Amino acid sequence: MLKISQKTEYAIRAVVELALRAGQGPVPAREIADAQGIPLRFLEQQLSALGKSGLVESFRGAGGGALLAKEPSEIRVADVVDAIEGPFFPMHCLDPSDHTCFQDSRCGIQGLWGEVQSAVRLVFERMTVADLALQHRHIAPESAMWSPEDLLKPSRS
Amino acid sequence: MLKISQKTEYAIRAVVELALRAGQGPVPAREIADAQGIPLRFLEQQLSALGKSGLVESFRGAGGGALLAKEPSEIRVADVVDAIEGPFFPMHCLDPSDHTCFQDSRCGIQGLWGEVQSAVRLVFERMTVADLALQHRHIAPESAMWSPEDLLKPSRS
DNA sequence: CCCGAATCCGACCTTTTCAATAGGGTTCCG
DNA sequence: CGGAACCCTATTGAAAAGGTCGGATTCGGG
Repeated sequence: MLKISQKTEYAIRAVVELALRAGQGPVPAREIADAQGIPLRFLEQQLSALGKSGLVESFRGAGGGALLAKEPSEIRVADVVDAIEGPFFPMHCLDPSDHTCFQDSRCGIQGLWGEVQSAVRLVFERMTVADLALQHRHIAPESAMWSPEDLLKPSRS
Repeated sequence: MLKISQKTEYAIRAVVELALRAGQGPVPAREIADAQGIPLRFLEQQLSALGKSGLVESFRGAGGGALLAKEPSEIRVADVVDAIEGPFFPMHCLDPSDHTCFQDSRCGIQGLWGEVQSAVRLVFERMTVADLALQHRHIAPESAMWSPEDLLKPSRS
């Protein structure tokens, strides 16, 4: 319950990786996948979704890859989440297009779920990719953020 | 992603129903199920979980049923959620007993999920069953909260 | 012009989780 | 004793999550 999907985690990591390499030309999905430990073919799908939402731009063919379409500080986590997951409703009765329970507000519990929704949205809206990238750089300036083997390598170009 | 489970919704509705009938002796699961439109056998399981966490007391045999073990104002939504779902971690890396990613905080994104967790917990901790019951009574003083047929019946004892 | 690097697209598959159902046992009141 | 009620465990069916695959397209460099 209330689990964040792996898809979303991967997408955010990808975008952070792109932020860290901003201004260095297109980054191939392959490199993002390696750096962040994401299955390549799976990552491609999320990258495609990010592209369709206009968050990243991508170039095909040799020398191609992806880069951020906006400044990292202009991309909120909420934008990434929306691109990957679509509109977020913690309970179906909050979804205007759902008619399983009537939402003429006879249900007192609906308000509770509404508060959950707002609370989560607020977190997603006030944090940007730039914030995450900065935090990451601060914590792990030289190595990739999670991969155990990376800790053994002397450095990384 | 980030969906609240039906189990939890049912459990909360059940507890609210019990709050509305507090002081009227044990309420059979059957009646809760009817009033709230919950499959009986399914409800029983949640009621059992609530019992094990000490939120409701139950009595077997004829004339038996369930009643709240504490004042509605003493039961937070968080207590119900914990009883049904166990500890809540929106991402596995927040779980101290999980070692899929190391949580030596090399990962900058972990902080984001932590904020989501806190935000949701806060909502659950500051709202009590009494609040929900009050809200419900205020909105739908005479009928059950959601069942369409109930709107057609003249009243309910 | 061709080869290899890379994205793009949609179908497929496997595992897990969710929601619900089922069977059978136990306890208690009258 | 009989029926009302809870109690416990297992099973099922459907859906979603997580990942894989084949192949098409597009580009740059030799």
